[in-house]
Amino acid sequence: MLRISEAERNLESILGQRQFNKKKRKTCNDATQLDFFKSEEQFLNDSTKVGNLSLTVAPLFPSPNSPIPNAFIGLLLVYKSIENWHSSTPLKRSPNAIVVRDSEFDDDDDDNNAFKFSNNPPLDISNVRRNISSVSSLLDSLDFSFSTFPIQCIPSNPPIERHILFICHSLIRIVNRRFLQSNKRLFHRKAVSTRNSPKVNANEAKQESTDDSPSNVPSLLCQVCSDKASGFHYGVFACEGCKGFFRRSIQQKIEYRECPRNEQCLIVSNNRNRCQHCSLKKFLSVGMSRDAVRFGRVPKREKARMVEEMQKTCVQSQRDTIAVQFENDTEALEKTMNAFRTLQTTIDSLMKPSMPLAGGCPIEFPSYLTAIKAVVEFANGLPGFLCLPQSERILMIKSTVFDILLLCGLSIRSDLASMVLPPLFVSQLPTSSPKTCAILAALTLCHSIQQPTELSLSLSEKYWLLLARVAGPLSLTAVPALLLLCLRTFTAPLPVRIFSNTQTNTDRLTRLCSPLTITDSIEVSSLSLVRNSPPRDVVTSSECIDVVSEF
Amino acid sequence: MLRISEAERNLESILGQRQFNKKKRKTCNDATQLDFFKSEEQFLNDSTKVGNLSLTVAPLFPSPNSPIPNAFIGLLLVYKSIENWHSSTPLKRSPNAIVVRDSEFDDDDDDNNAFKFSNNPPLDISNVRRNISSVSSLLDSLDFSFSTFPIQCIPSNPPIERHILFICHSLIRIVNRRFLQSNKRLFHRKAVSTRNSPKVNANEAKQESTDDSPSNVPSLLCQVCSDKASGFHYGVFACEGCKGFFRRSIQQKIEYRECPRNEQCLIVSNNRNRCQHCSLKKFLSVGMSRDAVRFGRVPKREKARMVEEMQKTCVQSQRDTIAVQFENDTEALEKTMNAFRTLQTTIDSLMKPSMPLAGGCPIEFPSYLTAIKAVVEFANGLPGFLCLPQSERILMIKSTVFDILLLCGLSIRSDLASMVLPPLFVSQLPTSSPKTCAILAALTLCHSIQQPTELSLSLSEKYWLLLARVAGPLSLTAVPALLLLCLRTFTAPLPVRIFSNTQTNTDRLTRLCSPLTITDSIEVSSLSLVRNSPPRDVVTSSECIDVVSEF
DNA sequence: CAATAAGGTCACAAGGTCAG
DNA sequence: CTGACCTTGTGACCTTATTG
Ligand SMILES: [Zn+2]
Ligand SMILES: [Zn+2]
Ligand SMILES: [Zn+2]
Ligand SMILES: [Zn+2]
Repeated sequence: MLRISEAERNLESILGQRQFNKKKRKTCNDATQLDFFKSEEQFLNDSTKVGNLSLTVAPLFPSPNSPIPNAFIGLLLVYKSIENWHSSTPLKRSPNAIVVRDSEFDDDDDDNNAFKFSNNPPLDISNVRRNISSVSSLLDSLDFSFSTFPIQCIPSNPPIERHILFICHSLIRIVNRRFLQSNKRLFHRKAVSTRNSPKVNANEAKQESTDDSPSNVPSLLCQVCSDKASGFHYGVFACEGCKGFFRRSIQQKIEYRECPRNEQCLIVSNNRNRCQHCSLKKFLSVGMSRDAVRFGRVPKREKARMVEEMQKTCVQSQRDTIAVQFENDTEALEKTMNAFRTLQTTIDSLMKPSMPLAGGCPIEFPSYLTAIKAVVEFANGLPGFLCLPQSERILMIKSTVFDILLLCGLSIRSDLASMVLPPLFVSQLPTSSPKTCAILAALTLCHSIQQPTELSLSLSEKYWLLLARVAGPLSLTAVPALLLLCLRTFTAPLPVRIFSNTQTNTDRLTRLCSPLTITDSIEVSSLSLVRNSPPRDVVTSSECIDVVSEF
Repeated sequence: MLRISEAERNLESILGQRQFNKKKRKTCNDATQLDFFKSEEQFLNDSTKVGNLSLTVAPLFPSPNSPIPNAFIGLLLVYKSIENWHSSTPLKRSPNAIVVRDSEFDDDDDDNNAFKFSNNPPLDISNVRRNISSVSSLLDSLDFSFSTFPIQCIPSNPPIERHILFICHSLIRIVNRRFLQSNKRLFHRKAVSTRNSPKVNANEAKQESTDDSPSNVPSLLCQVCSDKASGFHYGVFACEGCKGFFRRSIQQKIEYRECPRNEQCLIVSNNRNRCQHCSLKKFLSVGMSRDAVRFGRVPKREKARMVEEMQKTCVQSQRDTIAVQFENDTEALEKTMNAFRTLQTTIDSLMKPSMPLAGGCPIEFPSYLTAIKAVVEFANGLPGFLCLPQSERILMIKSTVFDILLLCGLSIRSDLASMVLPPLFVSQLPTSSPKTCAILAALTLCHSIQQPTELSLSLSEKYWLLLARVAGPLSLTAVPALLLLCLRTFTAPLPVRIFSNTQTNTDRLTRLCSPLTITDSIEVSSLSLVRNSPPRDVVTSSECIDVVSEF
């Protein structure tokens, strides 16, 4: 993996030099290409393993004003040269071994179960090289004013050999990063222009302060119910509600009546009033006590220690909260689908009615903010998402807005998909299965960040399980997972969640994924369950703007 | 209580004489028994109240090399003679008065609600006397090479009358003290032999200095609330809080409202804010006054004198602190259980997944340090434990680490327990009752040291009361406590103990316990694990290491 | 001066209040 | 009964005053 990024830097530097030193292009070009392939060879020597996460380079919604067709074609060339070779390559692995195991992504792992492609006919590197070179020259003519990332990765089936993956990956990253650089100013200007009223400015300043602090101090959640803590009360960080309840408890020495659920209630902010007995139990278990009161100013040293200490218990309680939200599969699925449906509706209204192949991005610029807001709404509507710390949420949304938009767009317009995607995938499109599609979008979001925390892993695990349950083990085979993976890949080289191909595990999976039926009545009720007053720490639209301004 | 210890001294002197003047045994025996019972009669005259915390003498796992069966039987005789009488005594209290109130434990309390045993048939004192006498002779033949205290006190239900409690208590103390004396050399030798490396010596020396300093100069505690004093304010050593409160009091001439608890509030750092009236009263009682203000630097001589003077109040105030922490049973229990739960989690993760009967210690060597650290954490998390002086804390932990580990292990793995323990106890295992188990662990720790100070006695008393309260009288019967006792015994560092009453378990136990012996190699590695900045008043892992190195 | 205590300051928590 | 908001008290840390 180290080598990939190294090669990537090389490639990047090539392109950078090309842009700023046009005279030296030829020499530089050769030298750097040499470098590049040396790295790649190292890469290949280093590992003959095959990544399951195969990528396909696919162009995406170019801005209507840019000379996209050329770049598009250039990238397609690379794609084709790889795809052609690939389709001529015989498959070496058994058909049922489609989904790959976790271990194959660990660098140090022995590849007992990895697919060996060593006997494959060699890829015509010179062909790829030629194409990359032509892409390189195209990149120079490109002004990178896409309104989204120019390239997306799409999973291919069967998987491509790892060195091809490597090339694609490098290319994609370079192009997209270049795109980011070129458009930073653009987006920044735009973002500023919408913020010229003093009101918005004040709002934004406040937002940023609360935005920064939680990354350092994780916004101090109530240790009992995971609501927003109002301070350090009776020895623990607690919200106003918990504080009040505990105060009444100790003042009036109330004996609450027995718990009807065997004292097993999980206490989270939504349901903390449901069982007083368990509430009090939880208070005591986290160490709330009249003896633990601390008055006055907080000693600086102690504060740091407390926050650190809280980190641990906080994760646990948040994981509980997540668990509660996924206790009922049907409900969780319903909520996920609802969120996605809302997103779909918004995006559908924003998309141009018909998008010809070379017609550029289906969403026009002024609508983009709306689209991004819709994605944020979608994210906040996902069960469990608000349990993640704000900084993480922002990171996730930032790195996947466009992936989600794409997924959403394709799910609405299969005609579009068939134009954008290689025909190979169209038949496997998740359009036909809205459930799968919604969960995939959720997974795209949650399984996206580069250094996943315990919490985010826990959440994405829930979605994986949901996917397994909803779509059944059969649909857990290649396509949806690979689709997700490719969506993800280009944001990060994450280790991937995987299902083993062994017989026993398949059985277990089958049993695990008992069919799940959804009743429409849930839909209504769950919608009405939306909280009237949104919690303070939801990603707000001003942060949406932030998302945009960072690009 | 004074009389108890007096009588105890008498008894002890009997036994002492017996040991050293065997010729005079007969005469001495008679004379001293007379003395003994005279004291007892005084004791009975003094108070007819019934202690609820009744004790049962239980024999324990003797060393294989000692003529235990005799001593065992002898102690059982005492036990039986008391028990028989006791079971023939009709219960005078109503069945619903099972849980005992705090007030019944206060010496000065009027026993309105105490159980009256005055009308009970008298205990056949001569029978007890005979048995004690036979025990006495048995004691002589005993070499007292137990590896733990041979007798423990266990609460019984219904409570035994106080004079029996008195007898048992005396016996227990005598036997245990004798045990200590006999084994002192043994333990000492062990300790010395493992400390010959200079590194360890240095460590140990440092340890002792920090060990002494807090007990001699407890870094100046507030004379009002026992918090850390910030200096000499208004004539007394006081903390910042008390200083501020007093300043406000005299500045604003505030009239605080009446105390709701009849001006009896104990003022310690935790609860000093609860009753302003009593706070102010205490301020004045310790001599705080505006007239006592003193500016400028303090002459060293005067300071030394003041420190010395302060010393006296220290024990009292620490006991107050302990008392406050046990004021609320529920909270104290919660904290205890929390600490134990944390320990369980750690130990659970350290234990080998499956431990065959002959598989040896379930925790492997490298994990042992972690386990010991966990025990230290557990101890520090127990309410009241940190009120004990550091030296005592270390002693306690040292002598019970493995007991606690075992108890914890058995509480996690009942399958293990059923193999290790005699069938008699398995059914009463505390696995099913986490509360009992946690308190037992706390008791194992706190009731362990050989020469308990006033403070440590006060603490273990609190835990006995907690146990009585929590588990109820029914579970306060002998068995769970016996379990505890056996746990203690067979983890001891010496060669394996044997359950004399069951044939089957003997060799199992032998195999189980042997790997528990710890090699000296721990010493080296453990030293590197010392925390970088341990808080001064917590038993640190370097002391853990000390624990290990002593075995 | 240095050391140290009185006194001031203000971030912060306990406890009260009352509409929901 | 709940919990957002308010009032009051608290105490860590600071400045200022006093003494050897
Ligand atoms: Zn709360
Ligand atoms: Zn409950
Ligand atoms: Zn004080
Ligand atoms: Zn009072």
